[in-house]
Parts: sequence; C-alpha cells; structure tokens
Amino acid sequence: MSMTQYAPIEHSTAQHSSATVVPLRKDAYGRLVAVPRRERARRGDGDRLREEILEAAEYLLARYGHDDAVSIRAVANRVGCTPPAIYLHFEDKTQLLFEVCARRFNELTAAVDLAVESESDPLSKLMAGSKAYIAFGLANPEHYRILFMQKPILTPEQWRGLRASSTAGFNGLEQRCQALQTAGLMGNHNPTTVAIAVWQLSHGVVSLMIAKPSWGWNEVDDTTEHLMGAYLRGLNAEVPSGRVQEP
Amino acid sequence: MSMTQYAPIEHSTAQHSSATVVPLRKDAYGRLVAVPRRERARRGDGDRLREEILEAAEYLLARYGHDDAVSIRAVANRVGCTPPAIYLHFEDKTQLLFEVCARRFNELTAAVDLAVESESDPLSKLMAGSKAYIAFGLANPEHYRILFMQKPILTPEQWRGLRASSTAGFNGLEQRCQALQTAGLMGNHNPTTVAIAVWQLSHGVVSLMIAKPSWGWNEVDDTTEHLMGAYLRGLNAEVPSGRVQEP
DNA sequence: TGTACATCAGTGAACGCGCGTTCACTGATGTAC
DNA sequence: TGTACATCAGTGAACGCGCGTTCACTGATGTAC
Repeated sequence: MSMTQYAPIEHSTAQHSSATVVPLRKDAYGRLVAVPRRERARRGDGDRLREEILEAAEYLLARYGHDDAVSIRAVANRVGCTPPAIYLHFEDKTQLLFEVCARRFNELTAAVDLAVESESDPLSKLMAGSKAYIAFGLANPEHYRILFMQKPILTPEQWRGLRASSTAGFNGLEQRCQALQTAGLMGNHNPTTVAIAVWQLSHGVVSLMIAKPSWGWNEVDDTTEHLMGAYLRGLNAEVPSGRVQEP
Repeated sequence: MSMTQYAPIEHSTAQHSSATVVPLRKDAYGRLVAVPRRERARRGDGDRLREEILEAAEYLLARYGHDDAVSIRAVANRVGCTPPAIYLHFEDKTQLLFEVCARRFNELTAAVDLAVESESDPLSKLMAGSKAYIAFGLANPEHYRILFMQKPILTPEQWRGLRASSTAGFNGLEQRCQALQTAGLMGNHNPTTVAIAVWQLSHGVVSLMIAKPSWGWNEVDDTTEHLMGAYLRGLNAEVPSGRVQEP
C-alpha cells in the first residue's frame, strides 16, 4: 500500500535510457506492461488507424461474442494505440459499433443475392436465398446476434440508416416471392405475407442454432430444406378445413 | 472537494435525534437520500426477503429488458435493503438470475400445456401449443430473450438444470407430433424432425417480433396460422420434384 | 539550402461512475435457567 | 418473573476493478519564405 509501488515506476528511467526503447504502457493500476505499439501513420495517412480500429472491433466482437467485449480500451490495446486515439476517428463507441455492424449487414445482403443469382427458377431462388441467409448467420453468429437478436440500440439516426438497409434486403425477398406468385406456385397468398413468413422461418432456424449451440441439431441445410420445403408446398395445398388460412 | 461534504453528513445527528427516524441512505458519493427501507423480517421469517428479492429482480428484468439492469445494487434499492443482504439469500448474482429465469420457464411450459389441453384433435393441439408459446414470449419478452436469445450464461450446474427442464418442454412437443403421425397427418416424416421444425418456426415468429418491435408485423395469431398452417399442410403434400425433401 | 512554423496524429493522466463482493459490526428477538 | 445469552436478519463501509470520455500536451512531418 506504500506509494513506492506506483509513482516511481511511473517515471521509470527505463523509458529515457538509450538502451531500452521498448514501448511500455501502464495498466489500470500502474504496473508497466510491454505493449506492441503500432507505428504512427504518416502525414496524410490518418485513415489507416480508422481501418485498423474497425478490424480490431470486428475481431473482438467475433471472438468474444458480445459487444461488451468491444470496449474502447480493448480495441485500443489490440490495435496498439491509446484509447483517446479512437476518438480521433469515431465520435463515440456507438458509432464505432454501428459501423462494424453496417459492414457485415451489407455482406449478408450480398451473400444472399449471390446465392439467389446462381439459381434460375423462382422456387430454387427462394430456397437458395434462405440457405445463404442461414449460412451467413451461422458463419458470423455474433454479428447476426447484434443485428437480429439483440435489443435494438436505442440511439439515433445512424441505426435508422441500418434499418433502411435492412428493408432493402427484405425488398429483395419480397420480389422473389412476387416471382413465385407469378409462376403460380403460391396459391392465392399475399407475397408480402409469404416473404415475412420466409424471413421468420429462416430466422427461427439460424437464431435458435446460435442461441443453443449445444443442442443436437441436424444438418442445417437438411433442416432448411425440410422446413422451407414443407412450408412452400403447403402454400399450394388446399386448406382442409377453411380455418387454417390467413385473412 | 472539502471533506465537509462527506464525513460529517455520514454521522449526521439526524439519525440519533428523536424527531427524525426517516430511513436515510448514502448514495455512491456520500449524498444522503431518503430510501423507503423495508421492515426487518421477524425471527423465523427470513425467507420473506428472499421472495422480495426475486420479485424485484423479476420486475427490473421485465422493466428494463436487459440483465444488465438487474444489478445487485438496483435490486437492493428496489427491495429496500442493502446489497450485502442479498448475499444472505443467494450465493451470487448468477444464482439470482438463474432462479428468476427458472420460474418463468416453468410458467412457459405450464401455459403451453394448458393451451394444448383445451383442444382435442392433434392438429389443433399443435397449433394451440405454438400460439401459446408465442403469446407467452410476447407477453414476457425480456424473459424470453434471456432464455432463448441470449448467449448462454456459461456458469455451472444450475443452467444444466434449466436445460433439462427445457428438454421436458420439448418432449411434450415431440409427443404431440407423435400423435399427429399416429393420426396420419404427417406424411412419412420423422416426428422429432417435425417437432424441431415447429419449435424453430414458433421461435422465429416470436423472437423476430421481440427483436424488431417497430417492424410492421401482422396480427401474431394470423401470422402463426399462416406459417404453421402452410407448414403442416406441406407435410402431407407429395414432394413435387423429389429434391425438396429431408433425407 | 536553411529555418520558422502550422498541422497532423497521436499520447498520458485523470475524471466520475457503477459494478460484484467481502468484512466487521449491530440490534432486535426468542430461549434457557 | 426476570435476566443472560445465542442467534437471526440484517447494515455500513470499503475493496479492487473496468468502463467511456476529456483535457492538456508532444513530437514528427511537411510547407512557406
């Protein structure tokens, strides 16, 4: 408890001697730790750190699976800079997290679109899209968690932007359902209703697998084929009692 | 910054004068705040506080929608006791949270069972169970979130118990699917496969509504009837191409 | 070609806060003699 | 019927920690004269 444990180390001569130029950092309680400090960016090259911060945040999110793990200090430590440096590139923590999520969201939409384009008939397109959606979620569980399973971060404007982008993704799904109807493969159901159902169904598969990873799930593509397959066939089957039908 | 703001108030004579016996509490920075302090339990009546703690935790969870809101200090404040008092009744925070969730879980199973029993034919039972499951989730979104949407709390034994209880709930669903097969309403599908699908489907509906409350969802029962209805009809429809079928 | 200077890209130290948990204690209440 | 005493049901104060953010500064780098 004597002060000698703190202040003197803080002004250790090691940093001023010509022999040791090892980058040191004090941790929360004054102990010196060696931290690989990155090289300072060149003059017009300031955005390099911005990119490195995003990558580090991305890594921490994926690695530890909770945005709690993405603390300003943790990101700074991984990048090899100091916490205040992050504020040179992002307004606050929320904006940093937002940008990480927005990136992944665009990747999700792109992955789905790519899978859809590789199929030709409307039914296969719908199935392929659902599989790609689910596969993306399983490959990026923590990002999926933040985007679709977490309580929405209540802060401003930006997240509206993300939601608009989400709507864009949904619109694609809606169009694929339209095509299904045009092809006469949907009974007389409302394409939007079907699109929502397909989303809910796909989300159900992927989010439950993410939330309960140790449950004894079947092969994910088999699961999707069973569930989507039966649902889509059911859209064309006549309603037995006339009661089990949407309004 | 003078000490006069802290220590003197701490030993304020107000507490010893005969006129003021108002229960006071210092907040984190020494300011005195009036806190309605509960009456101390009578001699053999110690478990009363335990019950009150559970209720307070339950309330905070439901009110603020995140287990972050259920801090030991917040619970104590709501109950009207001090933080250490909680440790007289619960080993640690994890155990407190566990017990809150376990209660709700049993309620969920009970609600589903009740709904199922009020129907007679296997198909209606399955539909009613799904609706009840979803309704319960929407009525208790934060508990549902913790049970089925959150990263599993990695701590010990206890949560295994909850999972066993979860399995019990799933077994009921599995039996209802068995009955559906016995009634010849399931094609030649595996009842367990169907049970999993029904769970995924129901979870998809409820969890997406919880995660995206401001989306323009349809009436939840209509949604469930559409989705479950089409899926269940699809189980009896022949497979068009022979490709869209589980192995 | 040399030097003053603005600017860029950061650093170091601290602020105030809330958290889970521990430890020594206290005061009312029931019980034994 | 009265009194010592164990116990129950807590309290008060503190520990060590990590967090987001701010503020004053610094040192290398490019630019103007």
